[in-house]
Amino acid sequence: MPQRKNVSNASRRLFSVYRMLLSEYGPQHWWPAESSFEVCVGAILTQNTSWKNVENAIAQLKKHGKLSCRSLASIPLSELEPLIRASGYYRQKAIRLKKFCQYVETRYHGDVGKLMDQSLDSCRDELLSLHGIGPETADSMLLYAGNKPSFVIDAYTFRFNEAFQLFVLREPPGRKQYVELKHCFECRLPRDEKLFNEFHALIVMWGKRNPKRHSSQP
DNA sequence: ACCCAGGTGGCCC
DNA sequence: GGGCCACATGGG
Repeated sequence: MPQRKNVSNASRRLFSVYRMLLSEYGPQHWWPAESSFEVCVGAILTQNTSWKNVENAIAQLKKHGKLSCRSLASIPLSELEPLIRASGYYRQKAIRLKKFCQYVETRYHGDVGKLMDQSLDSCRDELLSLHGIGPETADSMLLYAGNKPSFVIDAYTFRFNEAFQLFVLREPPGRKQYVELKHCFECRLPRDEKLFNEFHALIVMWGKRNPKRHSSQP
């Protein structure tokens, strides 16, 4: 019963926290990319990696004229790896990125928009079936490349949830906790991709402005 | 010299 | 089905 009250308070507080972030930071206009395809590339490269490093990697791809689905679908791994080296885990990510592009190239003629041209659930299942695309990467692609209302849960979202004491999670850290927190957000907000987009972008902005301290400060 | 970053899949029990 | 672990660079 106290649990239920917490959840209720949290849902009521959700909007007010959102409005607070919005007035504090202003609209974010996410994702920082020039195309939906570039969003997908960034989503894969930023796995457990700071965005700054990903920017370098994407800049390298652009500089060498390789930032297209067709190029990346056929580029040799030995050529791709050094280009994305700055993003870390570059051997794994080279494989993941290339496989993703090969898939989109052969199945959708390199058009991410076509992949996204079906129901949210279908897209999500399809993305999750690809090697190296887990829940967060899939949700980022759905929301920011496909304009679909799929709330993105990432390290910032978990930290944000704790800092503002929004939802008490029962599941232990892991895949199930991801699903749990995602459900918390999605079922208490209108299913609006613009809102999901802006809210998560603001959470990331908040996360960057409030970095985790490792021994001092609350 | 640490610790951390917009995760994921492969093992092992 | 859960608990570890490798993966790797760049910045504080």
